[in-house]
Amino acid sequence: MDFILEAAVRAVKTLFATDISAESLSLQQTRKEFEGDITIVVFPLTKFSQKPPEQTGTVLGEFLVNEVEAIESFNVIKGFLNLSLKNSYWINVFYQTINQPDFGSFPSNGKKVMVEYSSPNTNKPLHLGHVRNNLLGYSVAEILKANGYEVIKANLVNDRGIHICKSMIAWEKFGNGETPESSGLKGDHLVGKYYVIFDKEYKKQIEALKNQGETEEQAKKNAPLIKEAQEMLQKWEQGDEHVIALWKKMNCWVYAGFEETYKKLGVDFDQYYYESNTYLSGKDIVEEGLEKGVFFKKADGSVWIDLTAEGLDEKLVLRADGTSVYITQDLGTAQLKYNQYHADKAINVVGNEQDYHFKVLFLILKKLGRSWAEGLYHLSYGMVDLPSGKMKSREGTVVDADDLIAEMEATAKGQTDILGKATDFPEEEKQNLYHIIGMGALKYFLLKVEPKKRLLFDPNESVDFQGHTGPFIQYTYARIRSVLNKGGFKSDTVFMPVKTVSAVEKDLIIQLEQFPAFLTEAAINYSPAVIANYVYELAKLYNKFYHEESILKAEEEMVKGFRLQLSYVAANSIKKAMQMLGIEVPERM
RNA sequence: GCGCCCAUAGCUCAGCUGGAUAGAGCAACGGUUUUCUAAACCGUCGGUCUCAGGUUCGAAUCCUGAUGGGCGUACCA
Repeated sequence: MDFILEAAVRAVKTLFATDISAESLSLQQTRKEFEGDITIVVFPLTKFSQKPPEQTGTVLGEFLVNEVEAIESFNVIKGFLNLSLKNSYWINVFYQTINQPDFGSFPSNGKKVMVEYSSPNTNKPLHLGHVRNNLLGYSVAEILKANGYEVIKANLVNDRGIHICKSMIAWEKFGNGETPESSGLKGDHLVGKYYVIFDKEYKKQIEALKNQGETEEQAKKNAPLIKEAQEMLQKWEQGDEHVIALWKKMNCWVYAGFEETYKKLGVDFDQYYYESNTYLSGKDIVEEGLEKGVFFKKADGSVWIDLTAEGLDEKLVLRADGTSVYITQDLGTAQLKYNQYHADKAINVVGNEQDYHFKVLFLILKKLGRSWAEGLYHLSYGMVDLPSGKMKSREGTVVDADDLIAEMEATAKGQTDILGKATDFPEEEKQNLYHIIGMGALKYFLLKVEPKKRLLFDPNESVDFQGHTGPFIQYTYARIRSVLNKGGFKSDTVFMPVKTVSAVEKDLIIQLEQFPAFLTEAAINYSPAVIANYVYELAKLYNKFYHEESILKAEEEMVKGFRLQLSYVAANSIKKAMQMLGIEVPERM
C-alpha cells in the first residue's frame, strides 16, 4: 500500500502546498459497511487544506483517482476518504505475491535467536502451567524461524536442589525399591508421587512438633525429614557416591517421562542445559562486578547490587557463605549461552511471577557492560487458573499434562464418532486424527490468548471443537484438501488468469495479502495469539467463500482454475500459520 | 507500605502506532443439506468498554487518580 501513501503525500504537496511524511498519514482497511477497500483518515489534513473534512477528502480523492492507476473510485463520508481499488489490482496481487511458493515466510535475516522454554524441575510431572510454557516457547521459536531467524531452542533443566532431594528421601524411606517398571508408573509420575509423600509426612512431623509446644516456624525448621533433605543436598554437593547414584537413577526416570510428554506435545529442543552443571557459574561475574564497582560487599561477606536509583531494591547476588543464589546462576548461564552461540537475541519463556527477577537480571548485565544484554527478553506469561483458583501441586489441584492430553484425545474421538467422520479410516489414521484434533483444540485454546494475560481453564468443561477453535481451522484445511483432490489440482498446473473476482474472492485475497504483516507483528510482540487470531479470520473467510461460490462447478474453466489456486494458497497459508502454533492439520477429517 | 500486570456482551476472548455505529466464538432462539465434508454457512438477541477526571476535531486505546483482582518485594528457585 506504499504507493497510495506516496501518492497521498504528493497530493498534499500539490494541493495544499505542504510537505508531510508518509508516517503521518494513516491507512486502514475500509469497514465492511462502507464501500471501498482502503481508507485514508483526512482529519489531520484539514489544517493544511483549510477546508472542512468532506471537501478535503473530495479534492484528495479526485487527485488520487487521476494519479494512481490502481484506484478505481472513491467516496467521502465525514472525514473518511474511502478508495476502491480496481479488480485488476487485486488480481495482480494474487498472482504476483500471494500465489508464490515462498509466500508466508521470510528469507534468512542472518540473525540468531535463542528461545529458552520448558525448563522443568525434575521432582514432579508436567502440569497445565508447563503446557502453556512449552506451547508458547515452541510457537515463538517457529514464528521467529518464519521471520528469517536462525533459532536455537534451549531447555534449562532444574535437576538439582532441595526439591529433588525431597523426592529422593521419600523414595528411600517409603519406596521399597519401587521403580517405573515394577509400578507401571511413568517415571516423572513416580518421582512426583514421592514428592507428595514427602510433603505429607513432613506436615505430620510439623504437627507432632507443634503439639510438643514448638511454633510453626520452629517445627518447619526442626522436622527430621527436612533436615535429612538438607543433609542430602549437602552430600550431593560433596559428591557423595550413594546420593549421586540415587539422584542419577531418579532423574533418569523423570527424563524418560518428560521425553514422552514432550513428544506428545510435539515440542523439541536443540540444546539442553542442566543446573547441576551451571549452578556454580556466575561467581566469576560477581568478582567482576565487585572489581567494576557495580556490586558491593557487606560486612558479613554477602555481595549486593544497589538498584534503588532505578526504583528497585538492593538485591543479593552472592550469599555470605559464598554460595550462589538464583540470580548468580542466571548471570552465569546468560553468559554461557552468549559465549556458546553469540545470539542476537535470547528469550526466556518464564511465568510472570518472575518479572522482577528478570528485570534485575537484565539490568545487572547492562550495568556490567554486556552489549548483548539489549537483546535479552523475558517472555512473561500469566498463570493458568482453575475456577477454584490457582493450581497447587501439593494440594492435588493441578491438571496433569499427560492426563489432559489423554482426555483431549478421548474427546476428539467422541466428537468424531458422533459426527460419523472417520468411520472408514484405517485404524492408524484414526488414532492419529484423534491426536491431531485433540491437541489442536488444546493448543489453540491456550495460544489464542495474549501471553501476558492469565488464562482460565475449567476441567469440567471440555475444550470446544466448534467456532473459534483449533478443530474449526483444521476442518477448513481438510475441506480445502478435499476439494483440491476432487478437482485434480496440481500445484504446477498453469491456469489462465482471471479478469475479475467476486466480493468474497477479493476479501480473501486481501486477507491473504496481510499474512506477512501479521507474521512480522507476531515476531515483534513474541505473540502466537496474533497468528492464532489471524488464521481464524482467514479460515472463517474461506468458509464463507466456500459456501458462496462453487469451485468445481464454476461457470468457466478459467474461474474454476482460479478458485482452485485460491483454495490452494489459502490451505498453504493455514498450514504454515498452524505450524507456527505447533498445530498439525489433517488431510481429511 | 512500595513495585509490576490485568479489567471490553451472561461466559471465553479480539480490538494494530488514538479514527466511522466497539467485534468474534460459546450459550439462547430461528433458518440453510437432491449441489465441492453441516466440526460449516446465514440471521436474531446481547455493551454505561470497572469508575472519575484530563489531553484531542476525535479515547476501549494516551495521561492522572480511584476501585476490584493477580503477582512480586527471600542469604527459595
